[in-house]
Amino acid sequence: MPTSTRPARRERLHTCRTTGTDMLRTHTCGELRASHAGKEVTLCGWVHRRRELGEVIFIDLRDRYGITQVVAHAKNNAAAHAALGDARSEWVLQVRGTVRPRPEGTKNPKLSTGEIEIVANSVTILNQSKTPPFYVNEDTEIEETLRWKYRYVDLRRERSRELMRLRHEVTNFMRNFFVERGFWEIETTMMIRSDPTGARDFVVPSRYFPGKFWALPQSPQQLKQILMVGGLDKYVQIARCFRDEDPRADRIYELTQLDVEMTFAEPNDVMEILEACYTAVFEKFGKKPLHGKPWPRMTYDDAMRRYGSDRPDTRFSMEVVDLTDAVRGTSFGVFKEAIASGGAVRAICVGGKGDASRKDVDGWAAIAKTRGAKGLVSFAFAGSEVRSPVAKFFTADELSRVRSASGARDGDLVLAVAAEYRVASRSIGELRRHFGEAQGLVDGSTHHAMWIHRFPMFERTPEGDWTFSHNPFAGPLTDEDAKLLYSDPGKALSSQYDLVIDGAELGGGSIRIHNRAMQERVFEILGISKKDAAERFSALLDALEYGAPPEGGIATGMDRTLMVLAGLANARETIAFPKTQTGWDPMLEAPAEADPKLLEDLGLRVIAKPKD
RNA sequence: GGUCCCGUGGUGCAGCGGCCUAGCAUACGUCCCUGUCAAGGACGAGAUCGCCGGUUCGAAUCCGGUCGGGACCGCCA
Repeated sequence: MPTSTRPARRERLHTCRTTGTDMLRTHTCGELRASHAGKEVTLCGWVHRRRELGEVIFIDLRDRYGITQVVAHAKNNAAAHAALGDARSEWVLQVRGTVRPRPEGTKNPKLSTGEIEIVANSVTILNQSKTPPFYVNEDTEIEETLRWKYRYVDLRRERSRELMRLRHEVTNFMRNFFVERGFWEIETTMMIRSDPTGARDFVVPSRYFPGKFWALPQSPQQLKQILMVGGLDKYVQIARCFRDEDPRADRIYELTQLDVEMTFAEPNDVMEILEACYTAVFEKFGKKPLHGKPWPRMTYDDAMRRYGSDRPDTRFSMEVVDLTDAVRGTSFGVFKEAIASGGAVRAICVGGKGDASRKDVDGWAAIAKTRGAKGLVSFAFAGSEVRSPVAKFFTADELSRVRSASGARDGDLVLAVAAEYRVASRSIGELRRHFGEAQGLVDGSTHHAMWIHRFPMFERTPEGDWTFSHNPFAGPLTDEDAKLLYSDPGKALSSQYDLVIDGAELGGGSIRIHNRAMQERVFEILGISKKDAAERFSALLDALEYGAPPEGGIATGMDRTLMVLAGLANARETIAFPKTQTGWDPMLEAPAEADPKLLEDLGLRVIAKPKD
């Protein structure tokens, strides 16, 4: 047939379906086996691949459940053969046909349906598709903006589909886990009063109250506490939270929390139930075993001392060492001054890096500086030699103490930061994290889960004010700590506990303050006056006066949990409709300007011109 | 607000002052092909190298700016 007289492929009609009442499919593309041989079936799906050999055409038909091979021979069924010949990648087909065991030698062990194929009797093209913007049938890296713009195509890819499946299954498992243990899932309101304590709020203008705004919750924290005051005893929610802060690889605007709250609970009650839940989740859905059961509990002090972090990655050792005593008498000005003002010299020993160049050390110094270090000092040990830019300020005795305190062997490099204890520790901790990756020290064969507890209730800001280390509602750990709120708040320990897996902070919680006077005292320490507190937290503070029970809970980040479970480098892939790092949604092209009439109703006028 | 990295046919990469009339793979189109399964074969179409400006005899390549993306700092109770 001359091509010029044939209608274009797109215009040719096979059996073109519009609407109907009969069943569209009898089976999915993942379920047919040799035992179905001889059955008349109808499948629907997308054209995954097409192999045209002339008189015979094979099509891999794909849906969420799997892939099934469809075959048509020109001699046996010209219409079906022609339809399959016209079909292209991602066209949507309905195939009616007979299940047939594949001829010997043509079975495909790579497919769960590889024992059989469908001999097409009739093929209906349910819809056509433009050539997709990227591959659906290959797992290649595609620029994210393009994936998000065409997310409906991207979601058909195995990688994306399996992540959606994982998210669904984990979420569902967690929900059931708590529901089975007597927790009620209660939805909390999404339009609340703005509370400028934490992150920047996303804000929703009110039409009935022009000039006033709701805020989207950064978390249901106050609401879940109020639910406990309401006597509902045990609450769970897979809760959406909104934070208008600059996104990062592990931070998105809309995060999802597993949010749990329990009445009459001690820290141990919360930790035990969460540990049980996460252990089950990681054993059921993780790719690697969990190391250490029950989970180790490490104090915040130990975490800072040994790992220079409140979320230590214990999958490798290289622990932080303290050189303060070893160099206490040094004439090296930077160290001397740091120690004199109550600071510390903190260090790590990097194996085999004794030959590091000045440039290497400068690069590591830059990493240390991101955590507040002013500089980084190196000591390279080789035989009896010590190579260091500052060697002349140290006596042989001091240098040998540095070596023994750090456990350096021949060819090792000791990197040290002198500063206020926490700054020095965090700087070295960040370097430790870097070397763990860079030197391949991380044991990637297991997950390391742990609890960090015994946090201080307050930390000093650089300005010298107090800020809370968890949230302003976390109660003191013991009665002693409660007393310290009035005498020496800096020494008070919090009931807070953090859940850390593989060096990622997946969540945290505490036992809440359930007494108005104590809550107000905490606000006072934080520099929030009674009047301000009464205005900003009126509901919660009032509730504390109406029989608020002791209670506590925890919230964990679902997105980060999924990242760790699936071994992902960023959280965007774990959600169905991600945005870019600047918060732009390439699919919906949002945010966008609002209708001027709507703005008028809301009593709003746009002052800043949007960027073009 | 800041630092760093990246923008080359639809997609993923290479090229990093003249050998570029921009290369490779794949996708796409037409044709051939009766057992393929990442089918195979033949032919073909498709990119002013994100954008603007500068340096140079000459710029995809160097410089500045800008836009977009990513990683990070600030920020994230």
